[in-house]
Amino acid sequence: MSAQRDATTARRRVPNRRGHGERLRAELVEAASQLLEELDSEDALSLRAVARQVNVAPQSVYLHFADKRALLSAVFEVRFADLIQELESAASAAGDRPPDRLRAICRAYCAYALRHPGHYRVLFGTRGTPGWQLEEMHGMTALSLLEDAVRACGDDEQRDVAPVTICLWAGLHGLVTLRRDRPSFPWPDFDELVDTLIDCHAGA
Amino acid sequence: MSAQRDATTARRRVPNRRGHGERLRAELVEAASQLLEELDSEDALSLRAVARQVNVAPQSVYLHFADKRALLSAVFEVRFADLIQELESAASAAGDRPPDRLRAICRAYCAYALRHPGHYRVLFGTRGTPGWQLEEMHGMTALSLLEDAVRACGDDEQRDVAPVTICLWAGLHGLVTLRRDRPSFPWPDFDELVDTLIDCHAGA
DNA sequence: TGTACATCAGTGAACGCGCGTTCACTGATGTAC
DNA sequence: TGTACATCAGTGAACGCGCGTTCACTGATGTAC
Repeated sequence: MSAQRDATTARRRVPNRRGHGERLRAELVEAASQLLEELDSEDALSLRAVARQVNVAPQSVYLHFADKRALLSAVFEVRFADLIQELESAASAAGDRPPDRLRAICRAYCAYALRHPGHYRVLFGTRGTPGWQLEEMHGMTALSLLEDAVRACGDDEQRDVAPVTICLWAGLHGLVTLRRDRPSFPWPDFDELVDTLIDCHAGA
Repeated sequence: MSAQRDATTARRRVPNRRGHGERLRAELVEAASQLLEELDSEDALSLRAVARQVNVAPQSVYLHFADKRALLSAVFEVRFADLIQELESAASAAGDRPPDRLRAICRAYCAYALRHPGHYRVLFGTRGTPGWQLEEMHGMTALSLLEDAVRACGDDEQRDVAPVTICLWAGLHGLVTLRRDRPSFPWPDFDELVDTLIDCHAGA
């Protein structure tokens, strides 16, 4: 059984109803997401593999995306929305104590990254495309969520927490990417590492 | 002028002298390194491009490397040795005060990563190959250098600095990779970020 | 000193593959009259 | 109610490309006798 689309077994797809062509778009984005989870690298994703996954001819991708990069942008958009939503709901579920809130955000961030390593790679792992302002906007949203939580943990509402927030973000990013890419390193318990990191950046 | 090897202009390579075939091996590793610096991703490196760079037939790569992965391993080896050497010489140039030593190591680490983003990607940026114990050995060397420096900054020689060292490493890794991959983020001064990071992990 | 042979450092030619992308086409569904 | 037409959601067939890898070969250099 080949991974290729096999014309003798894979029957032709039943077209979407008139007026519902957009459904294919969503299917393509989900298929690309799924493949990116399995694939180890963004480069390894091929447009033809995505089409195969959806049981559609390769050219059909061009009905909805100008090229491969546009498809990846769409994945980026959708998955970043997921991440931010998870961070926000973790934050609001954590109650009012600032340290709890910060910890909840950090843990949710790591949980997302470890649960969806391929998606996380799309979000933060690749050279940003010049001209994509998108990623900055989303990135800023996530970062200011973190920044507010860090500020709330300190005494001084006015102090500049930007550098320490960036360092904390970098720490989280470093932990999850190294954990993903160096699985045979003798990792201690991950939650404790995250706690250590938080303690380092926002007191105890 | 094509990037391809052009038989009409690129004259045939003069073979190495008998007994000096190993020279090609070193040339291939250097060519691969150089291409990796230009290329944005490890996947994008092709064995044929490496051969072209050295002005050799593609098959000649197989005289020295079993396959593409073996070539990348060799690059990994050589470049990791570079990094460790730079860290060690930075440490010994820093004098005896532990905080100076720690700062010197961290700065040298970042300097290497920012100066050689492509090499750094090979060292720490990709899923480690199962069975490569190599990378762990090198990684441990670098990490224990850092760990000793962190320990020396504290009062208690016996305390377990492993978690905080890993967090510091992750922070450095996160800073340099995000800095590389998100160049349009409004980055503050990088050295100050590194200082902030060190202060967070090893007191002031 | 000459010559047969072995070895070394490569090359020539080709293989099959999956890729991104283009162009012209199809067949079902809805709409105007 | 019937029919011509437009639109929509795709497909068929093909393009040229660079890739990793294999096999048989070459031509210069050294070595044994």
